[in-house]
Amino acid sequence: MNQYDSIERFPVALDGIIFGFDQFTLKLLLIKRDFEPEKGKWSLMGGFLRPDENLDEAASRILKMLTGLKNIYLEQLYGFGDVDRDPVERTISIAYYSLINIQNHDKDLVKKYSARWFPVKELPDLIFDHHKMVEAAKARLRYKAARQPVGFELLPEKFTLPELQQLYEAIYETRLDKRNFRRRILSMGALVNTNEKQKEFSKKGAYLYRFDRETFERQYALTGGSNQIFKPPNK
Amino acid sequence: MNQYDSIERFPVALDGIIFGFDQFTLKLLLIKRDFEPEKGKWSLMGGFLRPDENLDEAASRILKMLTGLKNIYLEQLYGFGDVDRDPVERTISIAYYSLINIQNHDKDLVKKYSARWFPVKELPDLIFDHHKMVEAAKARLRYKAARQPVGFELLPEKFTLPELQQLYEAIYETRLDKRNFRRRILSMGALVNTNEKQKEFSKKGAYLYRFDRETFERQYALTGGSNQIFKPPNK
DNA sequence: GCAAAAGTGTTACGAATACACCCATGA
DNA sequence: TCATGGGTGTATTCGTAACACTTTTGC
Repeated sequence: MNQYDSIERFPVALDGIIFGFDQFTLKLLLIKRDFEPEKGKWSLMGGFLRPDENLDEAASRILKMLTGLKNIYLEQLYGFGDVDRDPVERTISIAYYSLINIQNHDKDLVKKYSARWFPVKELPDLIFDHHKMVEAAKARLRYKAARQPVGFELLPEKFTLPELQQLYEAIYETRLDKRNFRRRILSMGALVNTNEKQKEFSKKGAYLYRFDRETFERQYALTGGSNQIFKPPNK
Repeated sequence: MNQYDSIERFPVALDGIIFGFDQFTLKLLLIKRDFEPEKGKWSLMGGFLRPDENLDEAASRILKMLTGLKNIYLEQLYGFGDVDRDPVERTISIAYYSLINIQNHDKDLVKKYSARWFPVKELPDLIFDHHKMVEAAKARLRYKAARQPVGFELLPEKFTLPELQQLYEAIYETRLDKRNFRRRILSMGALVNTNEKQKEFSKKGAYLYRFDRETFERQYALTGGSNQIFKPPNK
């Protein structure tokens, strides 16, 4: 033993808020628990910390279990630890949120875990304090999306400006002016028109763009992050 | 036992980044450890979570141990949990930062813990990952101070505008234009001139102001927090 | 009377907003 | 030919930044 002898130890969980976007709607991936406690109810994907992994690694492992995806955007949100948050045993949970391209995930795994994508505006009841976690994640995403180009994590590599606008409208739950949006987002100088057209959603077709991270870094990394790449409306 | 039988448990620590401001300088309260590990080195004040208290309560208890203060501004920062962050045993630490009025704290307790106030710009080496915690706290404070009136937590109830400006200059590590600063901060409408003068620092004397939280809430609570009360310069 | 800090207004610039019409195409 | 969604430009407003002199008073 050691000099921490007399202190208490707790299970440490990681819970993941997994965002996806499918052309029109911002969604969360939730699992239907087929284990106790709260079997049959909906919850975030989670798991327990192992002794040999850092927190980020554990969150990443758990995310991969459900989606099959590695190296995806993942950020720690907040630590939840109310005494009675888990009825089985006092547990500390560190919530992480992640942004994935909804087309890339492994549908078999989703089936295996009885998981389902829910629109963020139509979530079912969730176990424990998972609703608080979701609210925190939505707020953080709004914050992040204004300052860093995280929105592109949620889109396919090639996307149209109307799609991108839809995504921002979903994140901020508001309508945006088409012209102003395009001007602002293009003024970053980091969106490259591929000159291909996406014609699934309109007769005229919309240009597909690509986010050029290198250009972005060159222009914005230097400014220390004080620039906002997108300014959400004040309501 | 229960169905969490097979999982690992960890000590959960709370570490506190304690900010104070003494007229000219933004400071942190650090303790000199008289216990292992790293005895004799400087560290943040910390302690271990107990089974019967929430995370916020534990952070608050630990802060009170060192300062004697209750009901002070305290906010969770981030969870640190690298495998080897604590050489004694794998420990998860949730960092909290707090803002206190440096005049109100209990100097005897500070002596008892061999604690000392250090200017944030001249910190000693710190144990473990405490430097990372401090950096995160400084960043969060800059974020918060732009959006919520947290600066006043660091000042006495009555303060002068030059003092307030000093504080913002310390937080953002920059010089500010006197006229623009006054206009912006007064435009909140939440600072009340007490018509008393503080003459310690100048012959002319500066008016003492009071922050009127109620007025502030009435004006800003409604806006959903989208307003910035202070916009730090882009450099 | 002078040094030292407190207090005060105006102008110039840039960013955000509001707003309406033409274009390309498939059906 | 018409319905549908994609694409474009300008004028106005508002907020931010830059900037210099007067006031008070203790020494």
